[in-house]
Amino acid sequence: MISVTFPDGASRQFEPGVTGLDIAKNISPSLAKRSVAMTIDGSLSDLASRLDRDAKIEFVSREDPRALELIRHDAAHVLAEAVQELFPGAQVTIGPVIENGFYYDFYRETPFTPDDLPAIEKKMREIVARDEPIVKEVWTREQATAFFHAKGESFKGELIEAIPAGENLNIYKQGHWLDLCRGPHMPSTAKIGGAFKLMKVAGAYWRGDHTKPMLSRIYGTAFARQEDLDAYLHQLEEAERRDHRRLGREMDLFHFQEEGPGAIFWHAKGWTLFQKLVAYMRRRQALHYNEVNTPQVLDRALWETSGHWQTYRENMFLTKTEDERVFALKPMNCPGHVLIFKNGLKSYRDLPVRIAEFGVVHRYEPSGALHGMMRVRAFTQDDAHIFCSEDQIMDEALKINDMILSIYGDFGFSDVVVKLSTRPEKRVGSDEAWDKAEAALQKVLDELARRGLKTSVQPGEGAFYGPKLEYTLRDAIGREWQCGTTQVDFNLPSRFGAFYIGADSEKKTPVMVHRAMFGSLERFTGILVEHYAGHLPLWLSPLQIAVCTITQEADDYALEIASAARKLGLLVELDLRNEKITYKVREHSLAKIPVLLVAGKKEAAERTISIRRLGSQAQTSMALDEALAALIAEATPPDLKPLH
RNA sequence: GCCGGUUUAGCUCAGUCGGUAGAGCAACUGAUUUGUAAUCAGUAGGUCGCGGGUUCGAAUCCUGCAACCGGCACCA
Repeated sequence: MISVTFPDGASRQFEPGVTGLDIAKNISPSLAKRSVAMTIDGSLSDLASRLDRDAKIEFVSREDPRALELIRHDAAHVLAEAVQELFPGAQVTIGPVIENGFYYDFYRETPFTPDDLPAIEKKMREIVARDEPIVKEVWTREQATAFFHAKGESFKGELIEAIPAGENLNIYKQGHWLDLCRGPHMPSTAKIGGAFKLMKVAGAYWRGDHTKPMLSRIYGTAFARQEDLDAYLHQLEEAERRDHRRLGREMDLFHFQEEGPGAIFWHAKGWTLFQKLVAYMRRRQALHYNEVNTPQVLDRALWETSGHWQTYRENMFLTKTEDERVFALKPMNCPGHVLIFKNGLKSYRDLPVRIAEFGVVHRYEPSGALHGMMRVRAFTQDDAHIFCSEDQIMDEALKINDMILSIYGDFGFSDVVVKLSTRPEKRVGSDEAWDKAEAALQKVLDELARRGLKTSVQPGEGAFYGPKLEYTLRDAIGREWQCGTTQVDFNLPSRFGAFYIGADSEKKTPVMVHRAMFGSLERFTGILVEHYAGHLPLWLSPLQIAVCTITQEADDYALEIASAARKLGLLVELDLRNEKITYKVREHSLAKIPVLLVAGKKEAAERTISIRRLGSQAQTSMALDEALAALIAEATPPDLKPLH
């Protein structure tokens, strides 16, 4: 007999080989009916799994959050079954659960189009209605290979080959259809319920490798309850509403056009916002960094020295002059900064040398990668390079980290993930140097984790010259974007022959720490717009106040307000148009102007002002001087506030 | 770069079977002097993404290219 313990601490004895379903039935028929899976010693498992030894088990109902991945995984299988029923010859590959749903990749001569989705979804609902029992079988490798080979499923065949010898091959059957799958699954297709939806089709490379065939991927999502699905779809709509590309147009910040793919046309308001960010960053780093500026176009020879010509050329904009000399637009600022460091003899006493630049870089990104302001071909980095000794790396990296977090905090970002990317296969430099660099960054990462930050490690994802810490933020629809970064580089300084004189009078090669905090000013602006849903805080808003009159009789007073506010440094628009106040309120609200100051006859007589804030219907009336003082205080950038 | 989709007025979108374009909003003009998210009336606005082709005739059909959108791959 084996002993099975339940969450409440009670335990019961069963014959070895008893299934979860048997146990549930033994407890109560309703429990058996309600359960779609169980956990065995904490890990999710089929209800039909057999127990051979003592274990702690817990039954999982369909409504349990842990069942969500089962619902989605089962939905992926049903999607595959539906596709193969409707489109004979479509080959199955893999169909995992992902963050907001699931997908299944198929191989098919003609890829699926969005028009195919309704029919597939309809078929899926049929399969769910059939309530096909989902049954696991364990096959031998030969059996599985023969089966999928006979069906012409070459991709599955490849997957089977990749499974280590000696491991069981699990086959999950539902009705006449079956798939090789790790599981677990729910007992039958009806458990999926009706709260699912196919979302989109997309191409995806087999095994994520661009040298391999392109598969046709169908994305879907599924939830336990219809209201959860509805809420999710609603959330997607909301995200679309705060998409920076849409808000950028509505707020008149910038535009793109065909002639400059991946290049931003900044409008006056957008550029004001951009410059506010630059000014903010300048103040933040003024004490520790020396700001410089380096050439936009540099000779090919320089890029050969840096290694960019050999490893980065396909991403570079090249230009040839009349006399056949080849130049490149800089894709990075580092070589320029090394040259500034090299210009003049440096002593160990000078270290660390910190050189900063709001450097505009051009990168010829693949056309398919472009994405609004988040991924462009010309962008501005708040870049800096720190030339220091090896034993200064740790200290510098920690300082950078503190500054990045403090800066993100000023913008209300708390959902920051810091990722350590370690040595890639293709790299330069000695293992000892890598050990030191990674250890330093790992130490920083540990410290961050200790402080409660989300951290992770991405093995092999580092730059060829060194490991890096990547600071990522999320956009409106949950996409993660890398912003800040700290990279440790043992390579470039020596390639350029940069050195300093050590305490022993010997020439030493400095270590170079690359760092950016916003990363790309353009991307950061995009993230900000989405983060605030266009409701920029007063200090960032490129147009802070609209002074609106109710009647022309208030024009003089409104003029006085506007000029007083402008004298105080506030960005003010004066709206004296002969329009109804409701019209003006609507228009300025749509333009996302943070503060509306409304003046009518009453205000003019009393020297007060009616204040209406973006996003609120409320109006408050206040003495003019008082209102301006409050607005000035609010419009002060966070780093200039007394308590910063 | 790869797969799929899209491209018609400043914006959002109609446009049937191939017969050389339409709405709402925005803009402009006039009237309205207005109390917190749309006052009324009128006017103007388009080489239908670009280039080829088929046709008596192309926004519509075929074809090449570009940009954009969603993914993949790549990356700040």
